This record gives sequence, C-alpha cells and structure tokens, in this order.
Amino acid sequence: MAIFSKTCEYAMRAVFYVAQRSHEGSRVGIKEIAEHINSPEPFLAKILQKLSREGLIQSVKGPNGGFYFDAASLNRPLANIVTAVDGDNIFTGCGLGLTYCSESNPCPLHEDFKKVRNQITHMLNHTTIGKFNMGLIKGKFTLNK
Amino acid sequence: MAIFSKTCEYAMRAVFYVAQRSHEGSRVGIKEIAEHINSPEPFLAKILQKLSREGLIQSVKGPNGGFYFDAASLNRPLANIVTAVDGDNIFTGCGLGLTYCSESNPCPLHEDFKKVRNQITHMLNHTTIGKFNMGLIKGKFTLNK
DNA sequence: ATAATAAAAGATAAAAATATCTTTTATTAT
DNA sequence: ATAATAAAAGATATTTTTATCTTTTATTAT
Ligand code: FES
Ligand code: FES
Repeated sequence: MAIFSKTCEYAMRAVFYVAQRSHEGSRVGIKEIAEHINSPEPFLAKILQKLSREGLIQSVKGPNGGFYFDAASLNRPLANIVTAVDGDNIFTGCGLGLTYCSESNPCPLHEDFKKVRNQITHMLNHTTIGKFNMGLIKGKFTLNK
Repeated sequence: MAIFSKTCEYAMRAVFYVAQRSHEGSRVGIKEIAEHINSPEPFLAKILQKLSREGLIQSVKGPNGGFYFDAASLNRPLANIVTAVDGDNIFTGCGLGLTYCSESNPCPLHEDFKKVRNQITHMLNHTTIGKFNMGLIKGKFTLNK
C-alpha cells in the first residue's frame, strides 16, 4: 500500500513531465508522456482526459497537438491534481478510517496523524506543478525508474 | 484514497480494542471486536488470523476463547501490525510510485516526501499497541463512528 | 475540401482489494 | 467421553482499481 493511488502517482508524474516540456514551449502526445513516466498509455490517457475536463491541464487535438500547461496552470499547486484524482480524504480523513476526523471525538492516532496529514497538505500545497522544471531539465530529478 | 488500506485500518482499530480489553484481563471474540470497531466480521476474522499466525496477537479457541495480547505483545509498536498487513512500502516507498526511492536518483517530491515518510514511521514506531489503553477505558478515544 | 493526426469518449477486460460463507480444528465445561 | 464454543482454514463472491480496445471528434497542414 502506497500513500497515493496508482492513478494519482501517474497523474503527478505526468504533470511534472508535461510541465517541463511546456516550459520548453512544446506540447506532448500521450504516447511520449507514457514512455517517459513509465505508465500504461491508455490508462494515463483516461487520467489526463479527466484533468483536461476540469481545466487543470490544457490540450489540443490534431497534428502538433498534445498536452501542455499555460502559465496559470503551471502555478497551480500539486494538491489540485491530487484532489481531482483521489479526492480530499488524504487532506481531511481519519488515519484509522473512521467516517470523519474530529477534534472532540478523536481516534487514538488523531494527534500524531494530524501532524502527518498537515505535512502532506503542506507538501502538496507548496509544490506547484511547474516547480521542478529546471531540476528536471538539468536531469537532477527522475520520473521513471 | 486513504493513507492505509481498509485492511490495515481495521487491523489497527481491532488491535487497540483488543489491547484495552486485554489490559482488563479479558479475551474478546471476533463478533464483539467487529461490533465495537464497526468492521465486517468475517473480513476482520481473516485479518486477525493472519496476525495470529505471525504471533502478533494471541488467541485461544473454544469456550471463553478469543483474542488477547500478552504483555510482550502489548509493547510491540503499531508499525509491526502495519507491516504485517500492508507491507513496508509506506516506510520506504517512493511518493511518486517509482519502483524504489533513492537519494542519488530522486523523484521531484523526494525531499518533501521523505519528511512525510519519516513522520509516519515515527508515529507507528512510537505508538505501542497498548499505548492508548487508559484513554480508551476512560472514553477519551473512539474506535467507531 | 481532404487527409493526417491526436485527444475525447465509450465500452470492455483483467487484476486486486474487500467481503462472505462453509467446513474443520482446538479448547473448555459438563 | 460429550456437547458447546470459538478460532482457523478453505472456497467463493463482490466491488473497486487498474488497464485496454474501439470509435468519434477536433485540429492542422496540404
Ligand atoms: S479522528 Fe482519527 S485522525 Fe482525527
Ligand atoms: S525517490 Fe521518490 S520519494 Fe524518494
């Protein structure tokens, strides 16, 4: 069990890859994205379709078409992608799976888990989609291994 | 998507409930546990069977039988339960789902994600199975809502 | 206009996680 | 010994997640 679903992992990797290529001024086809982030192509297509419908990623059909991010989208927090794909349970849910988390009627893990949740929230709110463009271009980071 | 699998959530809740009752000197039947932690009984049975096989929880069959923890088991970290049920991905895995996490060839989230992972690890290693017994007995914590 | 390209949409399929049911085995009390 | 109890084990079912395939629609270049 990983923290994020496969769907969400693919989404985040794809988003970072497309962001980097957008920064360079290109659009990217689904095939190229899938190859570079090591994900099943048709499954990734579905994920990006969803993000596209929600306006989180830009796309154009036809020759020279593909996915890209405009300036506004590059500045969105990764949290938006996660929420679109996995919902907001990771930001608000109970660590022991109770139907809701509450301060006044907490589960045993509540105090400790809150810290974990806050750190995740901080991480996803403070990393923008375009944050790692330079690092990715310079080969400082990897998206497929 | 929650941090832990349903299986793991039920396991943790069950373990806290049984620990509390063990502290009071009782054994608890699967039915009673399932009712008190609000989980599907036969599914929970499978989970506890697994923990039992691994020696993480004690059980006896027959009349007055049920599950309980001995003193040594009460002092084990919750991490042992999580590992038995969900494996160790949550302690070592990559946040973006790459096949392994590495310092020298990191994913973009690596630095931030490491902190999250460390906090989860700390939480699960420092809470023992019996840690919340008093709080549970006094009704300070809940396991079903 | 036409042909080529690439995403969008819809329909299926496979695998994994979650859940249930039935039979067997061990333990205890009588 | 016997009957009652409760977990263990094995087989099966359902649901959700992950993955694939086919058809349609929009865009671009010629
Ligand atoms: S009640 Fe469980 S994390 Fe808040
Ligand atoms: S490489 Fe992704 S978390 Fe370490």
